[in-house]
Order: sequence, then C-alpha cells, then structure tokens
Amino acid sequence: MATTYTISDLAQEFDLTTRAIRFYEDMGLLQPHRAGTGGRSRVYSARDRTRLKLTLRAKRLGLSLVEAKDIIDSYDSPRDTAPQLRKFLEVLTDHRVKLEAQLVDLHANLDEIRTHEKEAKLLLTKTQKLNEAGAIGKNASTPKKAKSTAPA
Amino acid sequence: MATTYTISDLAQEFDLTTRAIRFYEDMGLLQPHRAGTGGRSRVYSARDRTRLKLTLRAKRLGLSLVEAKDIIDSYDSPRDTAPQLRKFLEVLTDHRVKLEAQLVDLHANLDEIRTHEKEAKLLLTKTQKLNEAGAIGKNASTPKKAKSTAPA
DNA sequence: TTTGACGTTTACGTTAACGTCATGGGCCTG
DNA sequence: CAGGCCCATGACGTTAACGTAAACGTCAAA
Repeated sequence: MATTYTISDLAQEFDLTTRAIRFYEDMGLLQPHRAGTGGRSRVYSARDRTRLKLTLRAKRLGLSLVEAKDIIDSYDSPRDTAPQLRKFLEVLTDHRVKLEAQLVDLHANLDEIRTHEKEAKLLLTKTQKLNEAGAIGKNASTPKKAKSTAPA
Repeated sequence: MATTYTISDLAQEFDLTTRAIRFYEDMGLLQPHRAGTGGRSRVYSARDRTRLKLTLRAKRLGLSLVEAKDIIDSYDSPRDTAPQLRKFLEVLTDHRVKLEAQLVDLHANLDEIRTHEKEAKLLLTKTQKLNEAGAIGKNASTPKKAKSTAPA
C-alpha cells in the first residue's frame, strides 16, 4: 500500500547518483528499510523522499549536510514537553535569522545585477543604433528610452 | 591620497584570517600592489576591498570562489564592443536566473519555518496555560488565540 | 640591541561531499 | 544456464577552501 522507492528511483527523480544517496544515509539523513534475499536492497519510504527533498533544497541554499540534518531532524523530533518545544523553537528561530540575512544578500545581489543588465542593454541598443545609422557622422542627441522589439 | 589597506586591516574588517586573504589572491580574486623593502608587503586598494566584499557575499549565497570570480571579473571587464556586451549580458542573465531560483527556495524554506514556529508557539503557550491552571482535570475548550505577553 | 608585533613564502594537513573502481550476489530473459 | 542489469559493500581518489606550522625578514619601541 504505502508507496516506496528504490534507490535508482530517487536517483532519477532528483538527478543524483546512487552513491550520493548512500552517502546521505551514512550521514544519517535517510533510513531506508531493507528487502530482498537477506535484506540486501534498500527500500525508501515517502518520509525518506521528503527528507531527501528537504536536504537538497538546504544544499541549494548553501547549507552543509550536517546543518541540513540538524534542522530536518528537528522537524520530526519529539515535541511533547515544554523544554523540547523550546529547543525546537530555538533551532527554528536561529535558522530563520540566517535565512533572512541571506534574503538580504540575495536582494542586494539581484539589484546589482539588474542594474548592470539595464545599463548593458542600453549600451547595446545604442551601439546597434549607431551601426544601423551608417557608421560615422551621426549622433543621437537624447535617447530617453530605447527598446527595439516588444514594447512591453 | 587613495585609501589603502593592509592585509590585517581587511582581515579585521571582514573577520577573515590573512591566510584566507592570500588564498583569495592565489585564486585571482585580489591583486594587491606591493610596498616596503623589496616590495614584500601587500597593499590593497579600494577596488580590492570591494571585490573582497562581493566575494564574501557570493560565498554566503553558496557560490564557489571560481564562480564568484567569474561574475566579479565580468563586472570590470572591457565592454566596449557589442560582442563583449552580449557576453556580459549572458553571464549576468545566467546568474540572475540562478539567484531567482534560489529566491524561490528561500521563500519556501522561510514559509515552512514560520509555519512550524507558529505551531510550536501555540503548543507551548497551551501547555503553559495548562500548567498554570493547576495540572490535572482542566481542559481548555477553544483556545483561538493565545498570546501570553505583549498583546502585539 | 633585543624583543615583539606583523608580514612573507613554502609546504603539508584537514574536512566535506561525493566520484570511481573492484568485486560479488540476485534476478530475469533469451 | 549464460549474459545483462541492478544492487550492495568496501576502499581508495579527488576537489575546494582554507588551517597550521616552520622559518625567515623588518620595523618601531623598550
């Protein structure tokens, strides 16, 4: 009944090697069951798949596997008592603060790039205009807005 | 006249070791001038400082030093001709796409965390209420909103 | 003049995150 | 039953990004 996955299923879906997936298991990120003769083959549950997905997203955000494991583990750790809840909240808040700082960096970077892009596009259309105009002797006085194709 | 920096100036400002800064130089990220007897000591310009700052931001976003160098180099590369401009634009756009994807990941992650935080906070105040109420026998029927201190 | 405090080069060490064999068993198909 | 194909378990190799240590020059203060 419960949907399961082989190691190559996951490898295909997430574009990983089986080696990487086994490595994540060694790191404690995944805990597949075993099946087959002598319980050799790994069998991954939906929970494993979710944890893998979360791991990869964390990686894309620059986290190490250990950091990823810390957070993901906290997600399905016991939270029955108040101290456990407080600890959980602490982990979450710390991580959120980091992410928010990263968000600032990201926007700064994006702003920078967009500025450069605009400038470069402007320059490019300008030089193209000059070339179209017939090389030498023409000057475009006030090129307020220059958009060649697709007027937005 | 031009403001310059020693290696330990930069190390202090950005909380790095001098070893790391020299390493960045080996990677081609920085190109300090030399001074002192026999031109031994490194002298960093404002441009070096800016490149270092950009490098560190890129690192925080998960880029490798090589990737960082690619982009930062493109920032102050010659952009006089149309092909150069097009190449520049290509690099910028590629990078922007990556950053935008990262932005999506980041928001997904933040949403997730905030959800968990709210839930955990709710649970926490609930258990605290129960404890305050005198342990056993009391049940809180409809705790719509529970905020103990600071009523927003 | 000696003693730090800083700077330099050279070189080997380390950690993370896998890649890359080599080797062997299980299972299905022709 | 031989040949593929998938899976598993070592075990060693690799790359990035520095850390760490040795061994030496230098410049100002004591």
